[in-house]
Amino acid sequence: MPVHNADVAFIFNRIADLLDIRGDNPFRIRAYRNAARTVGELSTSISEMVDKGDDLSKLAGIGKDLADKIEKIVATGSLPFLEELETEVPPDLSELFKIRGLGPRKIAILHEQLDISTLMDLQRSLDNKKIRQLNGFGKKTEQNMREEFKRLARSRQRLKLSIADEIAGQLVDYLKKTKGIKKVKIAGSYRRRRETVGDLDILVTHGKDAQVMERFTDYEDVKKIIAQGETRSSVVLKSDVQVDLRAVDEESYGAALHYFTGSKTHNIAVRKIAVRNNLKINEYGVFKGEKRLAGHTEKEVYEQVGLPFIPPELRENRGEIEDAQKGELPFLLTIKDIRGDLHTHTSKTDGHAGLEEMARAASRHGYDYLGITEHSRHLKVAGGLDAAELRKHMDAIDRLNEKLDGILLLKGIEVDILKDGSLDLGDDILRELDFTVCSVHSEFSLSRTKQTERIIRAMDNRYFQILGHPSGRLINERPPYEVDMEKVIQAAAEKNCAMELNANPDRLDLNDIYLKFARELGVKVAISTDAHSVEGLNNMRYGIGQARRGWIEAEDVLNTRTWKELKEIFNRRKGFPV
DNA sequence: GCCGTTTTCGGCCCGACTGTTTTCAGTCG
Repeated sequence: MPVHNADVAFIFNRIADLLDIRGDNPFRIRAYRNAARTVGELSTSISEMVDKGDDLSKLAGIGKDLADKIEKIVATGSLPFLEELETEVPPDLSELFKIRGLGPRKIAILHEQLDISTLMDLQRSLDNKKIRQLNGFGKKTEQNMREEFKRLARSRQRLKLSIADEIAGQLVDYLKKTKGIKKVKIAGSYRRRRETVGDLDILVTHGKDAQVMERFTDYEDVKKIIAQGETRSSVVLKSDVQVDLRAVDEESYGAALHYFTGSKTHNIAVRKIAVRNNLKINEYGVFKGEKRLAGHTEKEVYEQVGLPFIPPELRENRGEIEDAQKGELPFLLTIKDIRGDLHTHTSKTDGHAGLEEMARAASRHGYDYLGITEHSRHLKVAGGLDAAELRKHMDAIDRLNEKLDGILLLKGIEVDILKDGSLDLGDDILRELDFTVCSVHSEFSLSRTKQTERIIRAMDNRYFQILGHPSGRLINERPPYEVDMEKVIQAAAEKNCAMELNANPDRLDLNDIYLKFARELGVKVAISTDAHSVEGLNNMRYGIGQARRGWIEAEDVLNTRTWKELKEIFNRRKGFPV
């Protein structure tokens, strides 16, 4: 069983947890967490790096010691140091971190004084009212822990961005109606357009006497107030979403927005630069001694540490600071760059709107073209088309194109990649289409090797243009199938195929890490909504957010091109004269 | 445990809020 990056990350995080409870040096603990993150977010396989003899200590936050430990893990699948720690600190004890309000110190006390080693032990001690007798604990702490158990039982997941949008939108509208309020801005991972959001962070500025905090905690959807202060409050909504609200003065707006947008690791890196320049950055501004140098806008804050403005989607400490220093930040794609959608369905198969309805909707989006890509025959549940049905549909598209003005319908197909890597329809019909999206819709449980081979073999077909929703995952519902995505992207680079970024907020497939990897290899990306309705076309913005997180520029994207340019790219791939 | 534009040793981002104590440790973001 090969060791995956996630396995290494898991072991390092686990070590960090146990060291934390043991009361170890906090910086040593942070080193393990940083290393876990570095390895976890790597687009290349750490096992392969070890096999190739790469110098792991070149990776951020990995020195000689951790490089050795990684090699041990790759070789044996485990690490003696962790096993040693687990004899010293009961491994289940780290479960207690799930209870908000319990940190390493309190967990250690619970273990030492009440012999609590598991969540179950904790529950029992709560029932016996033993905890309130401990030093540093009281009735209120007990009560909070009980509520945390209830929250855990509901097992809240991170919110999909689209759901966060809805919840946040309503709350922002409510807050904007507060008397004396000036700015209301959602920060945090929402602003960074992460595919899922843990908590919502909202930043406000206001004039004197605006009762913002009261107004916030009075919101009708508030279930529980966790904290309420003058500048910062936290609540849990009925939807079990935690919302943190922070209020600052106008002169601190930029600094606060930067701080509350994160990510944490990005902020730490920026603050380190400040420290080197004898400056201090906090949520109120950039300071030299007592003197405030900046704070009103984020741009000012960055300028003080010699950086250009860094777009929120890049702020993950994945090299954006180094590139900003060199003046080499990507010029990120925006929604205005998009000229069309290359993956949509109509009522001919499992969509809900007719051809013309979809065409007119696309026109309203300002698109030049719309790719119609029905399912192919193998996908029976969706009413997939065989060659004859597809030919009829193509005729219908041709007829409609004669009638339509300002929008061109492209004749495409979302053709199934079969188990053996062949495509579900024959070359004779595929060659007549403008382009194809090729997708895996079956045999999700093939081995990693077989799945990878299957997809790469499909790319050998000259009519293969775009790999649809490449990992097959559904966020919070279905994990990606086992596949060596790095190899798939490398194959796409060699064979001149494109990768889809499926913009449906339930998919957002490819993810940011692989998008960045694809871009580095020069693989083109198609950002497509996979719309099954008129409304579905609106999801393009989620794709844009994800693309920006993947450092994607307009040049990297297929559907920023005119149809003329696109046709050339497709024809070249097919081996047609251009 | 990592790392280097004051460094191979001595630093490591910074502040708000809670609960339990009476001035602050712990937790969180």
